[in-house]
Amino acid sequence: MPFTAAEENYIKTIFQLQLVEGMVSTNSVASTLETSAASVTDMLKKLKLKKLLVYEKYKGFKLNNEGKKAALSIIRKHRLWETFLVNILHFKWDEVHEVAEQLEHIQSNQLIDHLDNFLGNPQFDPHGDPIPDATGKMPVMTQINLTKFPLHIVGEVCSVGSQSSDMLSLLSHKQIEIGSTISVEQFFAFDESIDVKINNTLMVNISAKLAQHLYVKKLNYAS
Amino acid sequence: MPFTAAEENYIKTIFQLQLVEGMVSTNSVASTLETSAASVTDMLKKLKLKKLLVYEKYKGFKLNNEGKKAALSIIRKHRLWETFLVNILHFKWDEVHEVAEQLEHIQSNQLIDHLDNFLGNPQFDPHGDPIPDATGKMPVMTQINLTKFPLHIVGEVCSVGSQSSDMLSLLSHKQIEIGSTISVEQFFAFDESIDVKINNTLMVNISAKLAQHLYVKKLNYAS
DNA sequence: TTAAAATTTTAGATTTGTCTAAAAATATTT
DNA sequence: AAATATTTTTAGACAAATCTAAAATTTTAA
Repeated sequence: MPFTAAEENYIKTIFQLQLVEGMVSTNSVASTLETSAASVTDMLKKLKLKKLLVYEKYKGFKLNNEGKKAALSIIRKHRLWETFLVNILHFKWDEVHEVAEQLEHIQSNQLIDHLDNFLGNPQFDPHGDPIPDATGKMPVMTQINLTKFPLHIVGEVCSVGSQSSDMLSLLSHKQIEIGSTISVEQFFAFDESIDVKINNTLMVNISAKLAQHLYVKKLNYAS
Repeated sequence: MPFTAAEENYIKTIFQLQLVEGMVSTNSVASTLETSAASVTDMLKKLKLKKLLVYEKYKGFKLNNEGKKAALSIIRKHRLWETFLVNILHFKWDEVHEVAEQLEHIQSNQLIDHLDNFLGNPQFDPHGDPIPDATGKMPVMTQINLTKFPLHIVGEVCSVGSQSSDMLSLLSHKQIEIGSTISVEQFFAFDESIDVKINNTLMVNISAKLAQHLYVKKLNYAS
């Protein structure tokens, strides 16, 4: 059962809306996709016919398991392509969305599996968002080591991997504490140190050793 | 002026037909695209309106310069994607066509330019067909050194780069002469020797040095 | 050179995805 | 709780790309 590009766009949008809202409304989909409410209603009928969602007139709707499975497969494709565009073709991370929106509709499991392998089965895309695997499982982004945190993404310091007073005093000297927001701005290959921005203002340098002991979780979702 | 996927498929098909026929007929396009003659007529009107072809009712048609430019851009995309699929994602060369048919319709010059660079600005695709550059210029495949000839493609030996009797006696020992058909079947990295098939039957091994002196041109086109 | 055959075009219908305008249902407010 | 506002759905239309069947044109051949 392949889907059209239009169907896939609706499926993906509904999935993302129901993550935060639970139940989804016609208008919210319409404004996200920048289309009319009437068009959304039309598409809902088709998707209901294909047994992808639970929907009753005037009552709101949400994807069922089949629909969620489809959505995860599309999101997988989108995020793998974004990873390809940034890591391999050296697009800037804010230039990839439009192209990935097209690439995600290419129909070929073989293509996606090969791409996944070529990229080294990445767990997170360049925006820091988790990439579902072929079975639809998403790695939960609880916390991730600062050394593996994507560039220019704002996260929150959520744990420190050691309680040594030497380390804690260094942290306070750099004005870093649990709950601080942090983003990695630059990586220096020579000594593997990184420049990070704390609380959106202060720029400090962090050694590789310190970074290895800081765990961060992503804050605001994008893409 | 972006084209729809359907328009692009017609443009590409007409281009390839007019290369051999000069003038193109409705039926030839219909059978190539496995559609009805009526559909072709409909599309011809649209393409004429967009000033891509010279067409008068019942008289046959062909792409004008604008149309050829469009066709070359599509062929460029198709062949670059095929190169990517085979060289980078390790598809077999006979598995790529269907996927490349989809990928060629992705709209992004930036994407194609980056892909071209990433692949090292290849001149020929895995089938041995020439890849147009960004301005639409195609390298003419006159003859190409055997060491650069694509795998599993049948070519014709068209010149030998030396007249030394040592070399010519070696060639006749291996039953290779001007006009023999030849295809490269395997490359051995250790000594850079290659196994080739001569006249579709005899398999012989050729040293790197000998291969460097053999020039071959591709025989039968495939896409 | 006219009759038959083949090709091409037109006419009218269908599917997909979209739209606007109006009607129906639900929600909000006084 | 009635009036008003908002949301959602329906009705009818349109553009793109396709189809079949019939008409128009060109080609072939008797």
